[in-house]
Amino acid sequence: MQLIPQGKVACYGQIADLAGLPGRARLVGKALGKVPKSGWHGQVVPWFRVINSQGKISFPPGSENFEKQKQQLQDEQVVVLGARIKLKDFQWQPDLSEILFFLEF
DNA sequence: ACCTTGACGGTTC
DNA sequence: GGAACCGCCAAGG
Repeated sequence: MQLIPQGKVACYGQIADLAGLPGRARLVGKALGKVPKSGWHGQVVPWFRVINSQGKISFPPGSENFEKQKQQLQDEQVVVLGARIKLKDFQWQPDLSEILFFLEF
């Protein structure tokens, strides 16, 4: 299973698509909210690398969650101005070779 | 069974 | 960019 690489971000819709649930981005957000800090299956879930399609952090600016997410992203070199992140530079785009490498034939 | 609530998204103006 | 609108759907009241 692959996770979003550090230093990169993905949007809710993108994750929904990868999960075979096109158009159900909200469901992804809701699901992330239920993930314990410790993660599931002994895997830590990098929820902070998921933002909305407008390239913004989806928490009210100034809220505790907002600040925590912003900080963790910045800790891994992702540039965050206000709530905005330049998807053009930081959005995760798995390339073909990477997909083929992880695919079980 | 009905209504509300979301860590959303695409379209349009 | 930004705001209004509408579509989406699982959970919980």
